[in-house]
This record gives sequence, C-alpha cells and structure tokens, in this order.
Amino acid sequence: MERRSIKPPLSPPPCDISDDELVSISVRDLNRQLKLRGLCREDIIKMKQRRRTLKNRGYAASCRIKRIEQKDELESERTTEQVDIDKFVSDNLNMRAEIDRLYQNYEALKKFANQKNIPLPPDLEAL
Amino acid sequence: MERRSIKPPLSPPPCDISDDELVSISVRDLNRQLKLRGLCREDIIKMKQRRRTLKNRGYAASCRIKRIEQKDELESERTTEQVDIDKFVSDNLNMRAEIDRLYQNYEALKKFANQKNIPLPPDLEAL
DNA sequence: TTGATGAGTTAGCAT
DNA sequence: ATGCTAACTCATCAA
Repeated sequence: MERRSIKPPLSPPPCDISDDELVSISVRDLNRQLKLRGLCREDIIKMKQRRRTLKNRGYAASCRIKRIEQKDELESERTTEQVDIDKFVSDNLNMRAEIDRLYQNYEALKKFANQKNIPLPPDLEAL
Repeated sequence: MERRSIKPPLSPPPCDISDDELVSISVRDLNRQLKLRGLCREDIIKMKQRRRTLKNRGYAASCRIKRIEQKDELESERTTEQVDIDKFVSDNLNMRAEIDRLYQNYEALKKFANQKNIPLPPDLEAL
C-alpha cells in the first residue's frame, strides 16, 4: 500500500541538508546556509524547488487526513442522530399509550356519570 | 482548479493512435494494430504503458467522483435525519400538551365527584 | 489484465 | 512564501 516509506523519490540532495532540515528551516536561515556553502545559482534554485516539493508533500498528507476526519465526523454525527431518532420513536410510542390510557379513563368517568344520571358541567364534557 | 483540461501530460504518441482510441480498444485489437503498423518492440512496450497510464487516469477520476458522491450522500442523509428529528421534537411537544390537557380534565372530573360526594369505583380512581 | 486506492508530484488559486 | 486541493502518475493489492 505504501509505495515510499515516507519520502524516497526526489532527486538526491545537491548538498548534505536532510529533507527534515530543509522543510523546517526558515527561508532566511536557508539562504544563509546556501551562501555559506557557496552553492551556484543552479543548485540554489534546485534546493528551493526541493524545499517547495517537500512542503507540498506535507500539505498533500494533511489534505488527505483532513478529508478522512471530515468523513469520520459526518459518520459519527449520523450515528448520533440515528440513536436520537430511535429514542424519539420510543418516546412517541410511550406517549401515545399514555394519551390513550388517559382518554380511556376520561371516557369511563363520563360513562359512569351517565349511568348514574349525574349531569356534568359543560366545561367537563369536552373531549 | 483544473490543471489539465482532461488529459494533456503524457509523452506524445509514438504513432497516430489517439488517447481515446487507445484506452477503448481491446488488447487483442491493439496487438493487431501494432503488428500491422510494424512497430518495434520498444514502441510496443511504450504503447502498452501509455494505455495503462491512460486507464489509470480514468480510474483515478472515478475514485475521486466516488468519494465525492459518498460524501454528498452522507450529507443528505444527515439533512434528512435532521428534518425527522425536528418533526419528532414538534410531535413530542404536541403530545405532551395533549397528555397534560387530558390529565387536567380527568382531575377536574374527580374533583367534581369529590365536591358532590360521589364515590368513584376503584378502577376509575387510578391516576 | 483490470480496477481501486494511498502516497507523492505538479499546477493553480488564495492568502 | 505558504497552504490547500484537483488532477495526474505510480506502486501495489485484489479479483
């Protein structure tokens, strides 16, 4: 799966600065080093390009990681919502049962009153 | 954003077969064409490699599209679930109100019975 | 051989 | 200059 352990394929360094150093060093310090080692203009350009490529390698990696994280986040949000929905469904069933129970009780009371010929005040006749 | 209109960067064809032809032609027909045109072994290998690369270009594109589609799907599922949840929240509020209303009515009836000194059968005393 | 995918390179945009 | 991302190439794995 992993083609290069972490960075093989790049032209060999024209001098002895390692990849890790090269990407982390500041532009200022890099220029100083290059001048110090007395590299020719060509090598300086190559070095700068190598630095840019190494940086890009890192950016590409972050970009991939970010994509994966966003996908994972979406998936976990979806899972959470699914759990919430299940809870709501269950709550709804319980409440429907509760409504039914209360309604039955209420009707039973009215029926009881009717059998006993007890007139109910109008505001208690409502469904 | 789009660096190459759809396929520019590949060594120029060693003969006049276009990229589109090359990717769509069958291996069998390709071999026939190559023999017919009398290409040397080197060019044949190059041609095969160009074909493979063109194919890979297409695979990479499908892969990208697939990723985007999966993400879109996840997002739209999430949106749907969010709508469902909103509906459940609203339903729950309504049912809670309904339960409260029925409970108040029921209590009012019991209170009425109490005021009139009407004994209720035990099964109608329940909350 | 074909198709899919991770990693790396490059072009081009935006800051 | 720096960071990001789409498109591409290549290596590698599975079928």
